[in-house]
Amino acid sequence: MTAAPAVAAFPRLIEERAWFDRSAAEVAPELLGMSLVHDTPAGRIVGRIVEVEAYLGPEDLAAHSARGRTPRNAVMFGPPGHLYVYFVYGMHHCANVVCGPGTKPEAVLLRAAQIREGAALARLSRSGVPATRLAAGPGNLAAAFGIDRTLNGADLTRGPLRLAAHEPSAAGTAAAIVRTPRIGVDYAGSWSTRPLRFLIADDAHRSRP
DNA sequence: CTTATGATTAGA
DNA sequence: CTAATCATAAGA
Repeated sequence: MTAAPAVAAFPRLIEERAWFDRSAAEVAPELLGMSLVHDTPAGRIVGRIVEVEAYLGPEDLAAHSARGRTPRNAVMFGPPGHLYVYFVYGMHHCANVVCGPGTKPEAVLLRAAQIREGAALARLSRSGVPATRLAAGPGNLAAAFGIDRTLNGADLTRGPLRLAAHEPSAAGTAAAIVRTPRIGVDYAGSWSTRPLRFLIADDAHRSRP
């Protein structure tokens, strides 16, 4: 048989740590459109990422890493490709993809996704919420995916949480990416206005315009 | 030990 | 606009 050699199949799980070993500002826009996959004992939850924020190294006054390493943010200071999960406001978890380069403490906050598989599981913690709001906002996204602090430090190249890239869209149909200042970081001086929030324009599943 | 507050959210 | 609600970090 002379079948053509198999080309990379899509969706393709990101298994190379090198992919994460870059500035969060570079990784963030590339995460848009990718799938976040969580294999839980109860089943698989998959969502299309539509909104993220980049938190740069210790110089970024909006980043947790700006106040130095503590037990809470230690994962940010570790190797890229891991999940940084923290608990805020006494009730919400937020999930971040740790980036680099190297051990530079940068990360991308996952802010919104469109649930595409496992909606029933995602709804367990969010009963009565419309599908477009299920994972809209960082706290809601973490709840929908069943992410809590037990997953802090999880290796994204190994599961149970993974990222998957999709076939590039045909030219001209690629979704437009919008940049805005980050949400909820008014305390960060000039860093509060930098356009480090990335989202898919007009996507129904984003947390806000 | 005490105290202040947050990379949020839902609801008035 | 505010309440909810508590782990965390910093200070006494």
